[in-house]
Amino acid sequence: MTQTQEVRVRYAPSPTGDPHVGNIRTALFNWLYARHTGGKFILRIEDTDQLREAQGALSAILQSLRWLGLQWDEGPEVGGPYAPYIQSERLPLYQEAARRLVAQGHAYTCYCTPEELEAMRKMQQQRREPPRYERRCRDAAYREKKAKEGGPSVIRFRTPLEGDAIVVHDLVRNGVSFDPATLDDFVLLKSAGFPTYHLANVVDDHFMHITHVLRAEEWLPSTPRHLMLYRALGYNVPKFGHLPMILGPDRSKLSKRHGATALLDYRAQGFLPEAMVNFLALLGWSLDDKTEVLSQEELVRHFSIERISKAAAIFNIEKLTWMNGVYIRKMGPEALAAQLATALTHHAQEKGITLAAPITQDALRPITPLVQERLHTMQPQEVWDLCGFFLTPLPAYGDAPFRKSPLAPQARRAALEETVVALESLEDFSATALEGALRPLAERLGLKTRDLFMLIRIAVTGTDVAPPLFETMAVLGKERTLERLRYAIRLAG
RNA sequence: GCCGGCAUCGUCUAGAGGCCUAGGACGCCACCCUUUCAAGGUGGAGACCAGGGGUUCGAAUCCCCUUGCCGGUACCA
Repeated sequence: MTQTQEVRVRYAPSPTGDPHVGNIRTALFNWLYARHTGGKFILRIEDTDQLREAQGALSAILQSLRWLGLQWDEGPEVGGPYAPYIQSERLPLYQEAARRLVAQGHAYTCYCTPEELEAMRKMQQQRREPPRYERRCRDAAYREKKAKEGGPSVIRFRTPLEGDAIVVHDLVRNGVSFDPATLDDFVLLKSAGFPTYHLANVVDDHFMHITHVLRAEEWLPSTPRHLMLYRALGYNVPKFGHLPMILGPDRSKLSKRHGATALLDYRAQGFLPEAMVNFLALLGWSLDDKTEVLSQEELVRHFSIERISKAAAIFNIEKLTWMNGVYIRKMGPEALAAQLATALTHHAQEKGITLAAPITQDALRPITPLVQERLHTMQPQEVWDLCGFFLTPLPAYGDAPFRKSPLAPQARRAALEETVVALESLEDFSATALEGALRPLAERLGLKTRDLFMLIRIAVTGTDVAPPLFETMAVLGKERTLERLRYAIRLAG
């Protein structure tokens, strides 16, 4: 091995759909390791399965990474010294490697058809044998006979029938050994000339000088095959680290069945990328026994393979939601106002809501301090529920919300009328001035402050859950506040 | 079935032989703050460290077995 060579890691998704959170967590760990070590983070697209390829998947992958701020140093759209970074554009490389393996006796051509293989497997299952390729074409005579018949063929690796255990020196779980006798003659090159994952991944990691392969645990069982390939091809072997899986709430491998698992769905649900990164980093990695909130810079500084855990983790959306709230509370007023503007505009348009004025960042700035610690996500509905009444001409309410008031209808009307009188004469409409006027009013009316304030809150906001009353009224302004109070009086009868 | 991995509160985790009558966080429950809701503060419930054998003066931590869960077993990645 060379002395301290630069770390080169890669994230190698296949474009079969929107990357889910487990997948992206793998990308994040690779990125963190690259940044931590000052190495390179490479993005490679493994599109060797023509059947499973999904429209728009590549763009979803790029978007997911960009949203989280995981910039790749080499890969699609940025290029790099080992381009192209899309496997379907590197076919000759794999074909050449396969040819070489055949020439050197490490691989052979197989003419068995999918139907034959299927039949074989059925038989094996009936005989309660492990299903695997029976190596018919490994026999030269049989193979040559089949070759004369023509038809499509694949190239299979000639796995040694016996030999010493193959041990994977895994960075997160130490030595894992496999008996080569349990391995079959797996396919390297498919009949259409495309490589399988096994071949492509080894060839590319070699040519792209990948030093560390950090991938999901589901790959651990096929690592011995890769090791054999490295050996047969005469390549240097990178270090391997198999990351714990992320499971759905039912403890099975994360899939579409588990609801929102695509990373970009979380964006749509109002989660912040900073929170997502922090949360994902803690799924399978920890700094110590206390620290939960870490910025991206801190994660980069502290990340280490040694502290990756071995056990699979369940994605816990409740904790994510809490963490998202933490990050919302950390935002500056400008950033928050901008986020609110986006969410609110989206919601108003979607629902066709009539606005009192256009939604602008400027207009939203005064209300940010009122809602910042009350938001858990930037989900449009949630944001609207909290600030919508600031933006509409009148809150959309009828009689219903007033039932939340403990006061009788008569008393409600009287109290609202008194409130209007008290506020009409108020010059200074600041929160403190309002409080100064309304507390004495409650006393004068013989009402509990909470009951009077609740009544006013409902009249002004249309709901019994809202930001602090006086601040809310101050932001709304005298005119709009009085308008709503008068409207409520009219409603009351 | 076979191969492999994993195993600490419901969940994410700390713990690398004595500091553990097992710590933190989310969630949950109470109380405080309080004009509602949050946020914040305080406290609480919650893990016989999967079970059983060893090793050791001493084990959540090391070894073995069992069990459970997960993954792999494709011309999918």
